[in-house]
Formats: sequence, structure tokens, C-alpha cells
Amino acid sequence: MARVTIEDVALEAGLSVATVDRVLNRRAAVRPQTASRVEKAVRHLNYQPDRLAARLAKGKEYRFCFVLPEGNNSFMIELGEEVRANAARMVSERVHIDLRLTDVFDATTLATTLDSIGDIYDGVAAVALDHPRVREAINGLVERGVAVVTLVSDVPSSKRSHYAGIDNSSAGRTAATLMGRYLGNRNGKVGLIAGSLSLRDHIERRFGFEQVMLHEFPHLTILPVLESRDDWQRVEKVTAQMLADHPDLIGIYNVGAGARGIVTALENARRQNQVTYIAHELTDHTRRALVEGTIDVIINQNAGHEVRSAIRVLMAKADKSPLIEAMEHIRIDIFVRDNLP
Amino acid sequence: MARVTIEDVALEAGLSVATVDRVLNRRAAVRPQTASRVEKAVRHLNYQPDRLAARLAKGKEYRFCFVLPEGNNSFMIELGEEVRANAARMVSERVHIDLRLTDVFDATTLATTLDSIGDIYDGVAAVALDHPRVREAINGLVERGVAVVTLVSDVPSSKRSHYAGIDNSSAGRTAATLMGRYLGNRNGKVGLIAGSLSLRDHIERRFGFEQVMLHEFPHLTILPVLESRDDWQRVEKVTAQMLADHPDLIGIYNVGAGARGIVTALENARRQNQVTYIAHELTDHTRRALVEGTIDVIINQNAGHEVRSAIRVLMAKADKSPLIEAMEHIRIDIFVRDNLP
DNA sequence: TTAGTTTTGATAGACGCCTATCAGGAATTG
DNA sequence: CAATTCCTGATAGGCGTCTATCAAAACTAA
Repeated sequence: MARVTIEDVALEAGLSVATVDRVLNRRAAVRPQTASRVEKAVRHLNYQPDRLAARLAKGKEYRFCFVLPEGNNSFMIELGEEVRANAARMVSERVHIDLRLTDVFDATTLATTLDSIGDIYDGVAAVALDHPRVREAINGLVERGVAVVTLVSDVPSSKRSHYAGIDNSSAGRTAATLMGRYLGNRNGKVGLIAGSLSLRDHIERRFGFEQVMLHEFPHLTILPVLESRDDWQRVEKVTAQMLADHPDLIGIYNVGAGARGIVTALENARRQNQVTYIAHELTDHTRRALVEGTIDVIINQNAGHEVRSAIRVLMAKADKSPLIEAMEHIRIDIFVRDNLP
Repeated sequence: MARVTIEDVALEAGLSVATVDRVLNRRAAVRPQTASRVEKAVRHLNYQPDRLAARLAKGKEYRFCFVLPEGNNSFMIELGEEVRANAARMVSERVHIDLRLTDVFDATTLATTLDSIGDIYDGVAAVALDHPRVREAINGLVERGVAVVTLVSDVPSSKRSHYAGIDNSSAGRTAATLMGRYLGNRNGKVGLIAGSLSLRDHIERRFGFEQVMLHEFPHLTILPVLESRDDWQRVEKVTAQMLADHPDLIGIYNVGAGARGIVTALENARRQNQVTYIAHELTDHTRRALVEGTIDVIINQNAGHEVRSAIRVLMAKADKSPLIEAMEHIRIDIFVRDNLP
């Protein structure tokens, strides 16, 4: 029951500790037959290197950078807080994490930021715009050996090592299924509000939503998408207009941020009980609106999970260790009033 | 940027490493004023002990035991697999985990098992029946200094250190909200099937479900609860009977396991499209039924999260280190066809 | 066979912290 | 003031692994 150490392996294989180490860490040339003796002993004793001791000995430090959007989007603020919290926690594990805020909506600014940080960091996690300029910046980092993880919104055509975020097309489909089921056999119009149609996550959500709505609930009419730039004041304005224009509006799906604008518009029009409203991201505002009944369903991605997953992936990439893909899957949370955390 | 070590703290405080260590690990008496000098230096340098080095030096081993129900309940099987998987992973962190299967429905058997393992383990996690005999066994363990975590189903009146599982009353409420919203303004009957009315989780789910149904959706009639003992063949039988007895049945909530029995009964009666069916726990069977449309919503608790949370809690209790409660909250997952992982 | 090359062995020191021991200094008691 | 008791300093050794170095052994080629 005592720990199996590298010494036990050496003994079992009839070799020296140095040789065992050479095999385990591919440090120097070892004859194939010797290597296989080591491997056999490892299997036989079920040797697992003590990670604590290994990392202590290596004294390896990791330097990562998270690039997030600046601005007052609640979800992004929470994401930033998660980065900070995890950064503090990871110090005792020799992981240093910096946080940079940029105007991610501007491809050039974002790309310039990415270009400039290549030499400092072992890995970068970024909420990235899907734009050729940004894609090139990401590829540049990867080619220089910096691991890149896209966060929340993906740039699939780039060489990024991983995407830490939900499947947004599925999220849109989920919203549509719930919308359709909640509305049942009622007839009417459903409005769609998106932050920006150049952010990939919003495009995909819309796509998924419309796909399911058209196929499964053809009796519902989808209104043309309204763009809001994730600004809740703008959201409120376009929603108020939509409510005025369509007395038979029975559903709203807000693809992006600024959920509180819709809440205000619905409450001002006193139509919160007639309209089924599905929003994204659990924040203080959306939470309250859900409890009060103005929002009916919140679709959420867990910021903490995304940040921690990104860190794990960056660490794995940095020391080229394997990654359990299944563990890094970010789930699409559904919240109704009763299962709020 | 270099690591702050205990030596730096000693230097800063003008004390010896030994004294700093005495303060940090409350090893021996130290004058209050000396201690405060250490604390000041720690704050000033933002010293965080290297957890890797500490655990390596202590060479502390943890021995835990998971007690799960025997039998072929899919969720419990998954739980067992998670225990095994995490046990293997934790070996490299000096954590040894054993798994015992017992007839947890029998209070005496369970209690005897618990009584007998006190001296071997530092901590025990158990899926426990809420029964006086079991409660006493749990209290006995706790009094002997063994940390106890209840898993999936709680024994709140005991002295267990922690409960790693979902809030089942909220889970029931969630089911009711979704049931009510899916059924909209339709009238009809809703059936409730529970595994056992002596397992606390089932009781609480039923309670939450009925509470919301009565208050929020009074136009729906709830049928008397049917008991199934979590055996899918029995579930199928009682469901078939229920379908025959109530042509106006429009909803079924299965509180426990054996979801596949309902699937079969519904499909045999060709009423899967008329009846909204909400089940618990994502398994191969429920997943397939959800995709095919027989099940409309699955309410899930993540077995992996529960097991890992239980391990974290047991470790924290074992070395009396603080616990971030918020981190150990187990969420109630809602799955529809589109957000399946 | 000899010289040269490639593999292996032995071992020391480091990583940061914990534990234990012993000696000397400080504070307390009578 | 001496005799205790209490605090603190200094230091050695260990936890399991990594890294580096040098010597010894095993091969290979000429």
C-alpha cells in the first residue's frame, strides 16, 4: 500500500534510477530493450509519478494571459472576476495569470494586442472576434509556440488549440425548443434580438434558434433580427418599438447581453405575462427577472468552468501533456425559477 | 516575480525559519507578539505556502470509502464508475479510495457496514437511507473522528459533515414548473411515480413537485403516487395500468429510477406524443428516449461532480482545512434534446 | 584487438516545506 | 538572585522527482 517510487521501478527492472528517469522523461538515448524493461516494471508496479514531487522538482512556472472585452457587460465582468479569482488561487501552483481588457469588437485593436504579447506568455485565452485579421494574429501566436484558447466565442478557422465555451448553435436550438414548448399551440410572433451579427456566438445561436423554430414550430412567426450591440439602453429602445409594432408578440429570445433592457421594456408595456422571454447568462439582473417571472428561462454558460477549463488546457498544452477532452466540455445550463443555484 | 518562500518571510520578520513554521502550523507555543510579526510579514510579502511542497513533505495519505447501493440502477452504476475513475486519478495525490456496494435500502445492513469501517478510513461517503439506525451509525463514525458525507440522498438529522447532492425539493419544483409550462392551458391528469417513499430524495422531490403544481397550475389534477422500488419492470406495469385507467393523462413525472419502464409503457400505448414525460438522471436509456421525443425533459445531477465534491470535502475535513461552501454546490441540470452534453 | 562511441550507473544537489532535536537566550517563579 | 520554565535559533534529514556530471560498462567499427 506504500507509494511506488521511481526507486522501486528501478529495482524491479534491475536498472538504475537514472535510466528509469531517462526513459520516463525521454531525456537521453536508451536502448529499446532497456526502455521496454522499464515500461514493463512501470506497468507491473502500476507506477504513477508523484505529480507534486515532479512539479516541485521542475520548478516550472506558467505564464498565461486572458484577453477579455472591456465594457460593462455583466457576463464579461463576471468572467473577469473569475479570471482574477483563479489567478490568485493558482499562484500557489506556480501559475501566473494576467488579465487584459481590450475592445474586442475592433479586429485591429484585438489583433494588435495579441501580436504584442507573444513573447511574454506561454499561453493566451481570448474572447475573440471571428475576423481574418484576428485569425492571423492567433495563428501567429500558435506558430511562435504560444498555446491559444478561444473563450466564449470561437474562431474555428484559426489554428487555436482549443475552444472553451458552449456550442452556441445548440444553445440557440435549446432556446427554440423551450420557446416552442412553452408557447404550445398558441399562434403569434417571436422576436429575436442579437448583440452583434459579427460575433460568431450570436450568429450561431440565431442560426440554431431559427433552424428549430422553422422545422418544429412552423406556426410561429419569427420577426427579423434586431441588433443591439449588447447595450441595454439600445436593447430597451428596440424592444419597446417591437412591442408597439407587434401586439401579437408572444415570445422574445435575446441572443446577447443587455437582458435588462428587455425586462424594462416588457414591464413598461405591462406585457411580461403575455410574452415568453428567454435570455442568456445568469447575472444579478437576469436572476431577479427570472424570479419575478419576467424572464421565463435563462440559458447559461458557467464563467468559472470556462476559465478553469481554459487554464487546464493551457497548462496541458504548455507541457505537452494529454488532455481529457470530455472533461473540458462546457455545458449549456438551463435555469428556471426553481433550479437557480 | 520569484516565489516567496518561508525563508523570505523569516528574513522579513527578522525571525528564524523554525519560528515562522511554528506560527504557520501552530506547532508550538509562540509569544503573541512574535506571532503577529510573522503574520505581518506574511501579509506584506503575500506569502502563500507551496501546497505541492507541503503535501510532499507531510507525506500524508488519505483513506476514504464510498458506500453505494448494489443493483443495476444506471445512475448508481455511473456513480460507482465515477468513484473508480477518481480513485485511480487520486492515487498520484496520495488519496486512496475504496468502493463498497451494499443494500442501502436495508437500514440494518447499511448501518452494520458503516459501523464496521470506522477504524480503517479517514472519511466515508455514503448514499444513505434516512433511518434512525443509519443515523446512529453515521453519528458513531463522526464521533470517532471519521468525516462523513452523505451522497445523493441526505440524512439531515445526523451529524454528517456535509451533503453532496442536489436540493431534491428544488428538483421537484423544477419538474413541476416545466411540466406546467409545457402543458400550458391544457387540462388533464398528471401521474407521479416514485421509487421508494422511504428514500429521502424521492420524498422531497415529490413534495416540491406537488407544492408547485397545486399553487401554480391548479387546473391540472395530480394522481396518487405510485411506488416502483426503482425497478423498471415494475415501473412499466404500474405505468401501463395508469395509462389504461386514465385516458386523459397528459403528464408523467418519474421521481426515481426505472425511467425505461415508462418509455416502454408509453410507446406500447402509442401515447408518447400526448403525454409530457419528465424523468430524472441522464443515462443511455433516458438519453435515447429524450432524443426520440418520448421523454421531454431530463432533470439530472452530475455524478462526477458529486463524487469529486465529496472527495474534496472529505479531504478538507480530514486535515481540518476550510471549505469554500459555494464551490461544493451541486447544480440541478435540465436537459432537453438540444443541450445534451 | 584497439580506439571510439553509445548506454548505463552512481551520486550530489535542488525544489519548498515539515519534523525533530538541541542549545542558548529570554521571561517567570520563588 | 538563582532555579525553573518558556521561547527562539540553528540545523539536519526527509518527502519523490528532476537535472547534471562523471565514471564505468557495453557495444561498434576499424
